[in-house]
Amino acid sequence: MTGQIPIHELIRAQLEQEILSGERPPGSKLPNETELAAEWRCARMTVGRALNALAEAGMVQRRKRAGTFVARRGVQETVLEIRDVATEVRAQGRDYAFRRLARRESGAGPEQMTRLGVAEGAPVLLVLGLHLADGEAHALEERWINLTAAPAAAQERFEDAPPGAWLLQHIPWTEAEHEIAALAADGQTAKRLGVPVGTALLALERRTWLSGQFVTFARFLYPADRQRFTARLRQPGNKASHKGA
Amino acid sequence: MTGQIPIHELIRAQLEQEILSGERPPGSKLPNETELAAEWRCARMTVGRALNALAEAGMVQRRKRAGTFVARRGVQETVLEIRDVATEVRAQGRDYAFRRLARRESGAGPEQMTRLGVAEGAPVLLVLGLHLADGEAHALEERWINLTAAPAAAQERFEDAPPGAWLLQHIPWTEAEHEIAALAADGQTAKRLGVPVGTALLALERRTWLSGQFVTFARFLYPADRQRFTARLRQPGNKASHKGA
DNA sequence: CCGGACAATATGTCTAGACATATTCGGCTG
DNA sequence: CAGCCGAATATGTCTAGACATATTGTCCGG
Repeated sequence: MTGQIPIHELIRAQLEQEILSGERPPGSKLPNETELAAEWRCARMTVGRALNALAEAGMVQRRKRAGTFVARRGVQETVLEIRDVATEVRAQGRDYAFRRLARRESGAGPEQMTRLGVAEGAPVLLVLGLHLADGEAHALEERWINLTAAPAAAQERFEDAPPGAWLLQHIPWTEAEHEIAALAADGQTAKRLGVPVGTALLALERRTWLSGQFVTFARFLYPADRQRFTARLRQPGNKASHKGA
Repeated sequence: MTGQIPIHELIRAQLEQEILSGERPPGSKLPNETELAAEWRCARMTVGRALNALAEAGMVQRRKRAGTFVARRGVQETVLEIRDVATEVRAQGRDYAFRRLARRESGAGPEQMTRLGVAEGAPVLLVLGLHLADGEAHALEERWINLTAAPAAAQERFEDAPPGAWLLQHIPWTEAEHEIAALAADGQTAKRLGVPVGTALLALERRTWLSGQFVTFARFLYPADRQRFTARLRQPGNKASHKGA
């Protein structure tokens, strides 16, 4: 009798549309749970569930005693999907390969101290490698690994498998941060990527921590025409399904 | 007696830690709701709520009849906060200003047809403007507006207020898409931004729709050293609060 | 006129049941 | 042995109530 789509979902969708259509303008107060429950002839908890979903999605704001209000449009948040370089390349139907250019273990110098946030002299591993698509340079990777946090990495050679994949498999992490920027290729970088000096590059930097301890820093450099990042953004509220494969 | 933090939250946190610590490895099966409810001496619904929260966060996967399983680490999703240029500049403690460079109404040509997804000849408005920080060029904006979706925009001059802010106030949207790329400045662009030709630029493109109908396209060009995008990423599970101001 | 105490109110959480539904497992049959 | 079918199982949803808790509006006194 209820139909196959749940009541709390119906309520949510209905209110969502009323909000998006402007029928319920930002700042306006929604009926309280008891009233809505009476309207929909369902339990208060069912209404509460719908309203909580809207609140989680940022469409409404709930305050005890005060009520539930349509939220004012806030800061935009987008979901950016950042995939493995290998995955990215293969998704384009091209052949993927990795070639290590350099590998060096050392104690952290002053530059690493600030960039990586490790103590001076802490053992770090630097791996420089090239990601190839169909045999051509696709991206240059500069990878720093904190050997204190990931001692097992010292045993790895990373000759034809990128360190990123290995780390993902072996070292857990709890926090990460990404930065995207553009820069011009310097001499050495240009040579390695096989592009003219000064070419615009897209840089993706990633820092990863395990409960506060720095694990790894990676910088990927893509020639401008070989990579872009796309982010799909939905008006807060259109939750829909997001079960990723 | 219950303490001030809710039971479903306690259960969620406990399971989350067991998963993060590796005590419950990816692929392993969690006890079913009834068992967990008995363990915690609470109602099944309370356990269900905790498990649903974990599922929403992507830490576990739930299948009827089969049970609840610890998820394998999937595609990484990051939350990228894309703010208004004005907000961005002011956040750096600098003065913000906008200067319109050009404004042109016309029918969509073939290029706009593909790039904007509108019919040929549809009325569109192009606004070209410069975002200034402390009087210096900070970003160049190229803005296309579909006048069919936003007819009121035809009345606006956009002389010293950017179209983005106006659109946000006046035209609702339901879907948006972002793309980030790097490119080299061509002659005209370089001149407008006051940088040498060939300078690496960070490009942010945004397309916005209102229930399927194209509303606006914007392309922001930032000289490489003036802008970067940062995205903080959390291991699925650490939900915490995300009430943005 | 201002500030504090108090009561009213709306949400937050929880329970103990019930029925619905998808999926898997196992056994039966051809 | 393959394929189908039914039963068992775990989750999904819902109800009608209860008590907790935060916040707000009001009233009253200084």
